[in-house]
Amino acid sequence: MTTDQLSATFSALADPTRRAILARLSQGEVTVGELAAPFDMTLAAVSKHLRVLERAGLVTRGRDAQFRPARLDATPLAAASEWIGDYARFWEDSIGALDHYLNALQQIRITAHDKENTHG
Amino acid sequence: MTTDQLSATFSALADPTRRAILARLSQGEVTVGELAAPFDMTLAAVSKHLRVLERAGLVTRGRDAQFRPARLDATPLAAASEWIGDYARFWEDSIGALDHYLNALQQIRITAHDKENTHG
DNA sequence: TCGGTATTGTACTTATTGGTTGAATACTAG
DNA sequence: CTAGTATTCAACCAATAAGTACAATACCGA
Repeated sequence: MTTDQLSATFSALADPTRRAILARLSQGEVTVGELAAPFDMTLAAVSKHLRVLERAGLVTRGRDAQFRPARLDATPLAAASEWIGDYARFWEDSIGALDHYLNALQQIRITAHDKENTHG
Repeated sequence: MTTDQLSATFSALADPTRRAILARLSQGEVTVGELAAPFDMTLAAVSKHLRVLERAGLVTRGRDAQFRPARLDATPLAAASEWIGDYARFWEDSIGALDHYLNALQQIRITAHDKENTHG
């Protein structure tokens, strides 16, 4: 594990199966079997995904008889959220730019409409 | 590219070099050469990282003479931020729990201190 | 102790990633 | 047209990732 925490977090999130697993875990502890049911893959594969999430610190495991329930630990997401948050002004900017564009377009339409009317 | 947008975005962010590139781009358009300078790797490697960012929609390229300046497009980050945001209550919860723990600890220290004093 | 259930380990395959080098392309300046 | 500069392409390599199958382990209940 030479990889930094942030890379591990983003890397763990970069797989739809793992994101679905986290979504499921957000509703509470789940066993591997329950977790694997909705997926078209073997238990071992899901177990591997869990290990990835575990190494990223997003999941902790317990023991309940022969079950090893997984539970969510969202703390690494705080750093990820903070990192992305630093860029919020850029996508807000572009939404702002889009706004401007749409307003300008609207203005053109209004102007065109006025012209038509004054021409009639 | 059968991969979904969110996976592509998180995958692109899962590399410290690429995150550094985005950080640099947040200060404005930069050429590949300028971009590569701080890194201990070849221009071709940086060029590849740019292509990854481009396919993720985080970077667009222009043309200025023989330069191909890269600029940031943060819009895919909005979806990523939103996804993570759905889990905010979980890490806030754990921070809340930590708060409780620290408060409890403080309470114990105060109690212990009181005891010492009343014992004197 | 034995059989059943839950999960992981091991070994393997295939695809992708991150990096290299050296040749090719695109453009400018003279 | 040629030389120089910026960037990418192509081929390659080593490491990792995502999946499989099947054996091994861990635990429970009778």
